[in-house]
Amino acid sequence: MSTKERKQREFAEREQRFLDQSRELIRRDGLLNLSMSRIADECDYAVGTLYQHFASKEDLLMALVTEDVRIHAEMFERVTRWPASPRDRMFAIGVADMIFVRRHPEHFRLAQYVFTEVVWGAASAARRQTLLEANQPLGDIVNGIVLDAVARGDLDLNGLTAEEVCVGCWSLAIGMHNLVHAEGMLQDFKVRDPYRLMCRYFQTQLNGHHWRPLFDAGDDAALDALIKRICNEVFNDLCTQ
Amino acid sequence: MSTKERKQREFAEREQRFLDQSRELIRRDGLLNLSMSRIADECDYAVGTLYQHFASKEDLLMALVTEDVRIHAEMFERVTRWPASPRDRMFAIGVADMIFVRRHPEHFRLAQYVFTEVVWGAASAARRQTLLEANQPLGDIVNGIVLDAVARGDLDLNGLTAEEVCVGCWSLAIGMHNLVHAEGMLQDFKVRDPYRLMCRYFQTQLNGHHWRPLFDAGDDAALDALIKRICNEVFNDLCTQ
DNA sequence: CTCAGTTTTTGAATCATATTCATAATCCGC
DNA sequence: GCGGATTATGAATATGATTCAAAAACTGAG
Repeated sequence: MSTKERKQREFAEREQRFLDQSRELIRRDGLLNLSMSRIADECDYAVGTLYQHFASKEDLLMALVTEDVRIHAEMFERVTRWPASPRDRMFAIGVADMIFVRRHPEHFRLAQYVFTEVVWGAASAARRQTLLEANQPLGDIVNGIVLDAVARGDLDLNGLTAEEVCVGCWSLAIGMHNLVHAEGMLQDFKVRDPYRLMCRYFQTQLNGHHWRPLFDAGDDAALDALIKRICNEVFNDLCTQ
Repeated sequence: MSTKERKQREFAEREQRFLDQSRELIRRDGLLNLSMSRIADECDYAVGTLYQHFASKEDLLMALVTEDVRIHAEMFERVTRWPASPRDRMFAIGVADMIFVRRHPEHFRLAQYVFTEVVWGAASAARRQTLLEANQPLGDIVNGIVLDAVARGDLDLNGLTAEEVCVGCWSLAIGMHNLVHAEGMLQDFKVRDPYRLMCRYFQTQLNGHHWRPLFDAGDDAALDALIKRICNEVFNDLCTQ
């Protein structure tokens, strides 16, 4: 049945069109002014058609976040394929985050909104499920790196669970994304490059866990060199700067 | 003119009533179902009256966050009055955060929403201004502790600005609040007490800055003792557990 | 190619709320 | 008790999400 397949493909293509156009509209007019009828209009479809793809506006936003999360996970997967010490791979996770956000500046704003009770509750259960599934690898990959380090004897959990180690890094990253994207928050703080700072704190935190080999977080040249190396060896095509 | 003063007081009281009732409604039905007409109804006023106090729903939400931030700042001020080493005071900031969130579980959810472009853009400029002003002391106090440590010779900034040190702690705290309040995020992670973990990472990060005296973050007994001490000496009336 | 049945698309109608504003009520000083 | 100012009211308006009955497009058998 090629007909059925063609239809499915066309349906998927139309969905993509809606998603892309939604991103464009958010970029242009802000999340605040995104409206379902405008999305439909711009794609030359009726609103009803849009609703065949997304149960609600929140559903659509969640689909956008899910797309981003998949890209994010793909970046993390590259890290797992990178032949380096667990410590460097863990650091590379931080670098991945930094690069990801530079390429998807709207993502954390959107994600922050989507994981809010307000939006979470208004999206369809299926969509929530899909998002959580897309998210899963992110945690698994980071967890795997920690376990790897433990197995190699580079890291002693010292009473923590591997997950707790992950959560420490994760907090740092999410916190920084939030500060950067919270309106008016960082404006009169003397913070030069928040994401480079985040990378530095990543190293500080790993040192705090006595994760070997230790790294001198104050050594700017070494930090920049490592970031650069990771950009080249792991994210070559994604590093514009 | 006592009449004028009375009127002002009554106006302020009514505003407080609206705010309190809004909190109650959010607690009961969730942010999602908060509606201006319901708030007015429950307070036995017409919607129009509600709008004399708040330019918009977003404005009202921002007012709620501002109230919380003031309480938060009051807690930080207690820390500045606590006679202890800068390092312990810095740690006490983390503890303050933990206690604050336990007492105001909705705050970070709400704040997260309010600092979103969506809401930020829809609130009145005056309200935004007030919120930023209420926020100011939070940054100033933490910054002051860092500068104090530097002055005493307990901390070498090592190329960072004082603000950057603050931002490190801040990221950690905000990140953890976000994870804890992001629906479905931490659910299947083996994380026991996220806020205690945050406190531990606070110590780890301060160690990472070589902020003297160092503290063994893996020493659970010492960590719990210090937290307990801070609860007793600084936040005695606020620590239920 | 045609037609009945099925699926898909459409957009006007519905619904829910935020917000406004003309009118009514209240207050104030005299 | 009065006239003018201030404040409260809630019906009317506006916006935008969502629904759904009707129209259009498609399907496959004859």
